[in-house]
Amino acid sequence: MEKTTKETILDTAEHLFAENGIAGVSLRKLISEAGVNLAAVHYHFGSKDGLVQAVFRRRLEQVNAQRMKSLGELRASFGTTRIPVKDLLQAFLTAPVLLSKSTGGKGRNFFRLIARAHAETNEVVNDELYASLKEVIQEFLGELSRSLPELTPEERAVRLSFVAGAMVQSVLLPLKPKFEKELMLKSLSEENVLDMLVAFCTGGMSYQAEIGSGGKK
Amino acid sequence: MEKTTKETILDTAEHLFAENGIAGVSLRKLISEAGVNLAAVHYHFGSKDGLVQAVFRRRLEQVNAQRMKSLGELRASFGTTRIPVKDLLQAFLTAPVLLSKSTGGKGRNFFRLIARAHAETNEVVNDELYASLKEVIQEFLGELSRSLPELTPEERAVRLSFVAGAMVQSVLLPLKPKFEKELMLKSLSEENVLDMLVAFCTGGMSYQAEIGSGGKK
DNA sequence: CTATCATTCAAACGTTTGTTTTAATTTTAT
DNA sequence: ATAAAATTAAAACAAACGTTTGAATGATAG
Repeated sequence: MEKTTKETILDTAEHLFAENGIAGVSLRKLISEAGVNLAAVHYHFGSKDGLVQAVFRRRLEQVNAQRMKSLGELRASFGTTRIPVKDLLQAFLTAPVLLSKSTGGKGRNFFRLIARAHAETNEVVNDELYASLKEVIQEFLGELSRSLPELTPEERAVRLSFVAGAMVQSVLLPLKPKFEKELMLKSLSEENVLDMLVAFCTGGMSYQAEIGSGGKK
Repeated sequence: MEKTTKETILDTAEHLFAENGIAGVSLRKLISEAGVNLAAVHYHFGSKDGLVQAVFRRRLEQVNAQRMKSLGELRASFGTTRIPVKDLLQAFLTAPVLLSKSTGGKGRNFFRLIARAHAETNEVVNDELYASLKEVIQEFLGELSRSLPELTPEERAVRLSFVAGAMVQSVLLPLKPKFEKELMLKSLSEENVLDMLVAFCTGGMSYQAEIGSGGKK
């Protein structure tokens, strides 16, 4: 059974968007790589925006459903006990980072795509990102308020955004060839990156400035 | 004394690039906002790429010179003693975050621009970023190897990239209106963001996973 | 004043962009 | 087998893009 034209377009778009960003991919480059006709894009998706939306929606739903599932398992496992920060972050970060594994290892396009979504200016992408992420943010922040009651709600929210930033950078930076060489990041597996990411974010989330040293150095 | 056409173009470009990304700003939008002639861009900068290069170079040099200066002061102050991680990160993060203050508070365009530089696909931008950042990365990683000898060089490099990611997100995320509302990030001053950023990154950099819990949970 | 240089201006150039159109083809259902 | 629907194909469209041109204007120096 062959891959349908629609799927071919989606997969090729995902690959090219992840590598070059949305603005960096024209429909003509896309169809040339995919081996389909130009009009097929508009037939199946209505417009380039429609294609963008479809590409991102497919993975974002998957990622955030997985995050909610992992959070549910943690809640069932810990009951009324505080869930450790590390476990929460693991649940938050594993889904996007290891997405390529769970989909049969079609490559690392998926994770890169999710990371792109966070760094994109495109309005369609940001709308999709927000819609799919809204519930996840609420639930994780709610759980973090139990695990880290010593922080203010504002501080928890900001730090969670730092977590997202670190995640994004972990996959976008290796796309920049010169930095990859400079920092020797090329030989990192996704599991390695995930472990380092969870460790870093756990430390960052849990960090408590020593009281009394609030003044000057 | 009036602002020259060249300066007007640079300032307007900086503002628009920071807000919309490079690909999202056409030269015609730019000159319309700046109130100059279209050909003036090519007269003064040769091409759009030339303009992009000029816009980023101006600030990147400033930021990284400031970083090196702060690092030098720390070295002079601590001598052969290990510089605390927090101080190193403060030196690394203060310059970009507080850039707008040091230039007379023309707005927060500058920091946003630096953050954009990290998230951009544009090749010219990445070349500029790399050229200006290469020495800084080497020096800070070298100093971090003394402050955090228990980490591998690879791990230090990856964590430093996480730091950059958190920094980028801290300024790019508030540009997304829906997330700003959801996370209640709008009323944060640059000093607040800097403090939270340094705290988070210090925790992340210094975090040491307890040995023996390396297996399953 | 005048010659020279730097700068600004309006207009047009050739490409590339996303999109639409109309016809040909393939698939599906009766 | 045939009618209907879904899909693919080739071509053209209008708009926007970065860029170039050549004349007009401004400032500067001899």
